[in-house]
Amino acid sequence: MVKIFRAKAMLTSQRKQHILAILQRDGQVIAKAVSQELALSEDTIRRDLRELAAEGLLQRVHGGALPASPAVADFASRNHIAADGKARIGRAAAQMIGDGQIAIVDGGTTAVQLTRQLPASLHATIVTHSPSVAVELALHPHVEVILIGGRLFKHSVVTMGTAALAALAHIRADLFFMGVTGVHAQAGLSTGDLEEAHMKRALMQHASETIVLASAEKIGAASAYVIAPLAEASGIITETTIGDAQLAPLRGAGIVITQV
Amino acid sequence: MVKIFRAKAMLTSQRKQHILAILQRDGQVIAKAVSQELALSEDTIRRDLRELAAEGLLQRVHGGALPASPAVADFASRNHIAADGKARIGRAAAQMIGDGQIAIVDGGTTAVQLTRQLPASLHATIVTHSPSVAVELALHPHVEVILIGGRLFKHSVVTMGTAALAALAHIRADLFFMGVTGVHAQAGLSTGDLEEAHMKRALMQHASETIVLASAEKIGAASAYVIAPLAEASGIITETTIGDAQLAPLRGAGIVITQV
DNA sequence: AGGTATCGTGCAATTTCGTGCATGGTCAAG
DNA sequence: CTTGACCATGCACGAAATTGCACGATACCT
Repeated sequence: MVKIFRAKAMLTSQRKQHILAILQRDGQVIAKAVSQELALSEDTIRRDLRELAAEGLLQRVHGGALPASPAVADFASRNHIAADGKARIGRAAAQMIGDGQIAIVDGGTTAVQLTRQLPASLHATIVTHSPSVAVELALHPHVEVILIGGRLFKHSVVTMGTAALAALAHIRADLFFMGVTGVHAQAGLSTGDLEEAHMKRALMQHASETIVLASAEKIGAASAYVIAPLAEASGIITETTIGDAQLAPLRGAGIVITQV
Repeated sequence: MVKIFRAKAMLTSQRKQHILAILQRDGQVIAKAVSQELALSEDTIRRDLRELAAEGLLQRVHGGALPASPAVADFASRNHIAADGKARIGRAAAQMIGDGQIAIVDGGTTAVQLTRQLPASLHATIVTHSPSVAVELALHPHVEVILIGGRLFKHSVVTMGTAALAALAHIRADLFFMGVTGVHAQAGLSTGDLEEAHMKRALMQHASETIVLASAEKIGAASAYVIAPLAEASGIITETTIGDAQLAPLRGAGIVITQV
């Protein structure tokens, strides 16, 4: 038996993990450097990069790869953002918006994360009843921002009331990214304020699809006021920390559950 | 500001992000400076700038580039300029609002200062078309906030357009605190954007009294678009650094000039 | 008006990319 | 044990991208 002096054989999937680790650590991957480090041809690395890009785990660029997040940030803050669950949810949501689409964005911290991670090159229209979201988006070079006016509900920092409903009447959106405080198989989607529940339901009715943004603690919870049954949403974006046991009751409602 | 640059490979797309980061930080990009910092030819940088400009992410100018949307650099830098004077103006304006009154607050940095200095005990209604003002006021314990919705004009971070005018139709306020970029005896009150001028005029018409908030550099200046003649305002709040020689032409229009 | 800096374009050298194909290894059915 | 399917890998080659340089045109400054 000949002893192998080369580094221990590395399975393909291990190598891909290694590439992702480099990406996490450095914020970049250079195909040539990896091929030298692992003593493999650049072809192999390029193939890996291509496949990882196809899975959406990174963004392929000439010479190597960058994080999938199109967010403009220095490495340090990007790593910090990547660690935060709400930011990951926001990023996943941001990537669902395509050029030319009209999306309604709810209030809340997750929604603000969403706006921060919209690609700078995106040309879309964002409708929101959250002044915080509007202020964030004022920095974006291309998105058109429509602010729903009305009486400000200070607790959530969003506008509500009849004026808001009236302003909404003229709007028909492709997507609605909704924040909730409870996602429960029987109780459905719920929140802690009655008027807020009405407002969210109205927003749902003015969008073709509703995507629920639910960080880990919301899954399986139910709040006082019901917005709508689970089945009326098209998708839920939540965290990977949620076990399948908790998600199982939510399936079967025809909802796409995305974990990030 | 001194950047330690490791001689580490930089992918093309990263370089573009770097350029955008410089733009965000400094409000400008100088092609030559970037080429030296990154040890690349100016040609390469100019090519990048051209491509970024084609994507609409910046505005190409001779020698470098500027933000595509003037909102970015503007709002950030304006926040630091003459903070003292604007804060004093804001405080004086805040003290003019009495319990039970309804006041319209314009956009701009001075207006944000106003909201920060509203007494915590004040019970009043604030109407605004600035999401920044709304976010500030969400922290106030007693003021009712009405947000005028509409299309967001990013440069000033206020809503405008027909939707905003429609929302305004139902409102009758006691006071309107207006920001301007020019206060001139003959040219009157003016600002740098046509639609903004229309919006401000509409706001004036929905308030019994209009108080102009004009920091020192605005006095005696005239911008491209006229909002209204001087006499249609009830008062002006400006700084004590303004000499009487500059104020003299403004008197006689029946306006109360307050210096703080 | 003249000088200087910057710009855009064409071109060549180099690097990187994608694809087709050959090689070697693993695994399971025969 | 053999054979064939399958897969990962490396190599070859043409295509595409990136970069720096040259050159004439243009814009800015004094």
